[in-house]
Amino acid sequence: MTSIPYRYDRDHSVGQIVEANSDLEPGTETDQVVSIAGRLMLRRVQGKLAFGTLQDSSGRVQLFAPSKTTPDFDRFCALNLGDWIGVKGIIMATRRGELSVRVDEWVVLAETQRPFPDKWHGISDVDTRYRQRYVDLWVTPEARRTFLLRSKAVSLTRRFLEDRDFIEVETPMLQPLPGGALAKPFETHHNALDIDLYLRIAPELYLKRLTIGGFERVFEIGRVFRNEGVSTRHNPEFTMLELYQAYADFGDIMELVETLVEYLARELLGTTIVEFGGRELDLAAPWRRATLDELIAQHTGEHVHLETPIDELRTLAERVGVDIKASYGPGKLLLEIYEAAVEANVWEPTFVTDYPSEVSPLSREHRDRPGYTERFEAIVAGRELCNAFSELNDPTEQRSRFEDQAGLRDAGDEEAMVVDEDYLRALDFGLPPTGGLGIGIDRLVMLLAGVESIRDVVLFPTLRPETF
RNA sequence: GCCCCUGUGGCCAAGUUGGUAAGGCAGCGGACUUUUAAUCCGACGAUCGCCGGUUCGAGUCCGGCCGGGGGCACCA
Repeated sequence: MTSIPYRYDRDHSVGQIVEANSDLEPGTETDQVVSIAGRLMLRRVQGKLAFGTLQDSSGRVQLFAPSKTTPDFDRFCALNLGDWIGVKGIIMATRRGELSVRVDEWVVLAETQRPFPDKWHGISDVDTRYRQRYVDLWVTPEARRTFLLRSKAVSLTRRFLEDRDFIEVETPMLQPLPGGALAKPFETHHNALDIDLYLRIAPELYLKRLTIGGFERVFEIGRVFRNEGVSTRHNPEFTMLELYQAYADFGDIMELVETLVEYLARELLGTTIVEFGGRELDLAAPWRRATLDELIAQHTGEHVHLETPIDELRTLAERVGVDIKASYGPGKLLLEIYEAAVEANVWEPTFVTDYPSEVSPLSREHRDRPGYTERFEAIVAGRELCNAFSELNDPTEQRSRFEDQAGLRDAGDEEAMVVDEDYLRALDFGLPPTGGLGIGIDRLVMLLAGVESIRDVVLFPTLRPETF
């Protein structure tokens, strides 16, 4: 057993070498000595001469190892695919012109005890890709690319918001009352305090407390947890960006969203045109604005609204396949009709505005449409990208909305909200006019990366544990 | 939770109307000083997800269970 060093002095990344030597003539040997490190991904031994392919986080480069000059040549040839090694030697190009690093010194940094997957086909079993992401990242270039893109997208989002004077904050993930969204929470227990706590389903109510506290522009990028099914669009834990901007309304937030998404697309992809599900999509601002009622009319031919007799709403809901429950009021019926008949058919980025108050317990009443709120969702490629509104800041109205929710909860709706007395007390101190936004980062990345399953943008998606 | 599809050696992957498990990569042994998924030769490696059933005979058919994928429902 050879001794494995505790550190390795690397002076170049593979990417730096590739970039700086793109024009090397075939057969050249430079006098530049570099040391690099990474995983041995391919190997071609030809008797007295061996070639390898070394990969690090920046790329791949060929290793050139003649028996005459390579120390421990036989041992070098016996390396396993997947072994980590450090290599020092000159930069050169082979007779065929392949940029290489000659192996003048080398050292094993870690041995692999398990064989890597087929070097050409990679892993086809998606289960293995998700469970053994550490392998997937080496053998599936698109996976690596997608997660790099995700990292940059989050970083650019932070820069975008900080440039606009937003500050990043962190609020509780363990909450005594789950609030800020309509969803089933995970429950847990704190032993020392002997209290039940919930993993947050949204940071919303805490962030608005901060606006009340005088932080005029706040955002949080963090994990939220919802105890629901998994699908190509849902993972039980996912990353949410929420932001609150004092003195702004939902119109300001719309501009912010379309500007942000266009910015991300240009920075990450160099274009606003993305391909998704084999279809093109233009993310360039400005995006279309349309009210929920207008879209229902466009897609069903029926001009309905909150004042439409409820029997007519029920008839239309039934026609588009809604499973109607007795508790559904007109607002819920409109939302259900929209979701059944419209949402999946909206392709180009669209701000769907003016949701009924009945289904928007935290949104402020619309300034000139009674019964509706100043809320919008952005729909892109038939999927919801974000949810935003002019924040409800009237404590009395908020209490009555909470109580309506509590009523639904008592009637058996596990996703309905509970009354949050502390939040109501905070509102009593005055929340200025505020625009708020929640964006699912995972879905945003799916859009930018052009992948159709959330598991391809979550490094370790939730799966049933393996049995060993 | 419901429906459909799927599960073959470490990885990829054939397997037709049920007849007793191709091939490739990796690993092992050998040849080879400019390869590019190197090539060539050799030996090895599989209770075909698990349990049960039908049959003279099951990877192939049937039932149940487990894992995974997709769709529906729910949500972002």
